[in-house]
Amino acid sequence: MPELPEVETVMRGLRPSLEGRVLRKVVQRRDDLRFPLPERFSERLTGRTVKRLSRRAKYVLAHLDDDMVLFFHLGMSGRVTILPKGERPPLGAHDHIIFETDDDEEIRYCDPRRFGMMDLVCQSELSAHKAFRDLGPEPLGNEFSGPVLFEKIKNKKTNIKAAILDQRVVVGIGNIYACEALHLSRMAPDRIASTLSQKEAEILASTIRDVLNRAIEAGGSSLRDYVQASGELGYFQHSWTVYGREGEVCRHCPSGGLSGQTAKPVIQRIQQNGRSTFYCPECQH
DNA sequence: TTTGGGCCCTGGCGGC
DNA sequence: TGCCGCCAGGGCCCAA
Repeated sequence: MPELPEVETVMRGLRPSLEGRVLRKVVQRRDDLRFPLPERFSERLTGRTVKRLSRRAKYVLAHLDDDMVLFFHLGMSGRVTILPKGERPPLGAHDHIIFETDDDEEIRYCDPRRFGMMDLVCQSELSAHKAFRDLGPEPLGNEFSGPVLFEKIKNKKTNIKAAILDQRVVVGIGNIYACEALHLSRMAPDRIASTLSQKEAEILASTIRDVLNRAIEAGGSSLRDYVQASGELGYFQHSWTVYGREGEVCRHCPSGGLSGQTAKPVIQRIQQNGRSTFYCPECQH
């Protein structure tokens, strides 16, 4: 499920095919994804030039030559496939939007579960759009740091996992990277956010940046229903230390566990705020 | 204001 | 083999 690294990977994958290109044809195969698509969606996009692509949180933004911004979210199961000249396999049932460029490439937005969304908004109104107005800092940008994280969570009475999933605290983190960052930081996911010390907030912020950067370098993670823009799979999932590893031995704990018990500590799975959390009860406190 | 829970959606999977 | 029900989860909305 696309989180920041996957979205960044998709955006980078789309750049060569979209930046500077004219959208010669836009086919809209349904009226809505998660939310209704804007009126006259394909008509308003046809003939527009994509000046540049960018990413904000888990959204990919295409800045157009008429000062409009097309942006989309991949939801849980969304993916984007680039089809070069001459390659036009039959459309699938979940290929909802198809963009054809003046370079004869086709870009298909496919989202079986339709948790994704797509919208078109004026550049000047972008920051006020409900998708963007309350977003917190980018974790890989200069505006995010240990002190910033500490300030954001110091009064929060919710658990730390829910806190870092809150896009108002820091953007781009989903269930997978929240679990990974807490495991690598050796912090229990059920710690009340306000109990973290300044030092712990710095460790967590640093770990979040590290985990996300490594995932981007690896080309984004992949579950069954995620593929990079180019159609290639990402491979960071092979580096997950805790997510999806229920019952497996913790890779961080020395043999026998930190407390010297003979049984090797194993990853446990609990439910937090309706989401699965994977953690090691031995090394995360 | 903050927090937590319900809901949306549908493919995959396990159980019967 | 086919059916049923559960699970996955990002973000919006609403109630407490």
